[in-house]
Amino acid sequence: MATSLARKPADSRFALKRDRMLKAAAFCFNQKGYSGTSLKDVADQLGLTDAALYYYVRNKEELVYQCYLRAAEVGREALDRAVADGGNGFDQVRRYLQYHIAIMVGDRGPVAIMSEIPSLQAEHRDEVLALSRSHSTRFEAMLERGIADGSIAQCDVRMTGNAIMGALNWIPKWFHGDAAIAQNIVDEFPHILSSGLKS
Amino acid sequence: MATSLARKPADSRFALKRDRMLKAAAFCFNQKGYSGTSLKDVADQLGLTDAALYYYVRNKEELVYQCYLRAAEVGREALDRAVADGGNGFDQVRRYLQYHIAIMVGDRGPVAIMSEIPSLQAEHRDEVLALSRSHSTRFEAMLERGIADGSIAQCDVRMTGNAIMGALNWIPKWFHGDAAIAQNIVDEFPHILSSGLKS
DNA sequence: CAAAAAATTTAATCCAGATTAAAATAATGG
DNA sequence: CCATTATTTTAATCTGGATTAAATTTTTTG
Repeated sequence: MATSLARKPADSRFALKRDRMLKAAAFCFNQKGYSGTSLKDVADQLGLTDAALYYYVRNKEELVYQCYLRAAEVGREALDRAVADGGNGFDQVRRYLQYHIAIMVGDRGPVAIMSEIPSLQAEHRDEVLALSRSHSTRFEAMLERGIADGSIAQCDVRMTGNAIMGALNWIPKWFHGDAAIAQNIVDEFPHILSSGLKS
Repeated sequence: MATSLARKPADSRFALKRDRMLKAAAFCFNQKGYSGTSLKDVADQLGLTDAALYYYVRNKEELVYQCYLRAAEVGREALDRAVADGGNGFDQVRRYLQYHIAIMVGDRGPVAIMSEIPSLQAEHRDEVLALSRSHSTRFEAMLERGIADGSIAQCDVRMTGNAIMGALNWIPKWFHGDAAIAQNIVDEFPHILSSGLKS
């Protein structure tokens, strides 16, 4: 009867099932929206009863919260790797896009789109917002480095960041699980966003 | 006691109030998400009671539906104008972006993000999906014209369309009503998306 | 101004879907 | 095997917000 919070992280069976649940939830939320997905929808995907989800999560709000934490983690990972790779600002941006997209469309996905942050409870909302802002800030800093080192054209980093993040965030809305298309996205997106349309 | 459906379009007082309602609803939905916004939230913005909304709309589902129709109309208008302006493919894309963004961040906005299409009732869902697909198709055709006339670099038009639409769709998520920033978006976005980051 | 129509409110009802408690089943370790 | 703990289900309850009907106020019109 242990609550999810009291559980040891070392308990890998639990962690694995919980992770599958979060993926199923992210999938539903992205497809059907938050209100459109009942706990039963999520449970059905796992071959469980809605009530069973409460073994892993306190309530629906926490389910969303956990999905968002997972999404934030994925983004941070991609950013970390890109920074670790070094190179000029432009290269880093490009690699970040590749990493983030590859994770999203790969077996770590689907990743939840953070559309419902405002309906999280105060502490959760603040935490997720902080993570989200931190991500944006780090990405803008990456753009600025690129401008400084001459690899990225002069631009409004805030706007540019918003534009690129929007394109990225929208991916889970239209992509569902075809490996061929996944590769296509990983190939094309970084190019489109970094080089634009002009011939 | 006339229902909204039986009403003449010529009744401009009704149409005006209804339009204000749709804007308020779009604002709420974009900010707080669908589930996060109650009819009371929307009504409060208008200085009305939740029940009063039922004079303009059959139910909450139809409120969303109408918001989406409005959003689709805005997109179509921008596309129409850009096509009418003529020029090569690249110019048309750029103008379309300017028009669409200008409308979204201007006094026609806010425009609802179509995140909840799946929770619409079947006929409404089909209609909105058709509009949405038509818009994508037309935009992709515009890209193809640009590739054909040499103004746009060779690219996967489906992916490119998705990327640009994502960036566009995400705008109402982070922009709220500051005129200075609005101008900034109109100026920067078309450039970012059409020319990319490379210096 | 008075009647009719339009717009809104008040005060219920109603219900899908979240939540809970207790019971049942499955897994695990000695 | 048994005992204990982990996991899931069954069967309720509970509830926020949607919805409705009737009454009230506001606006229009002849």
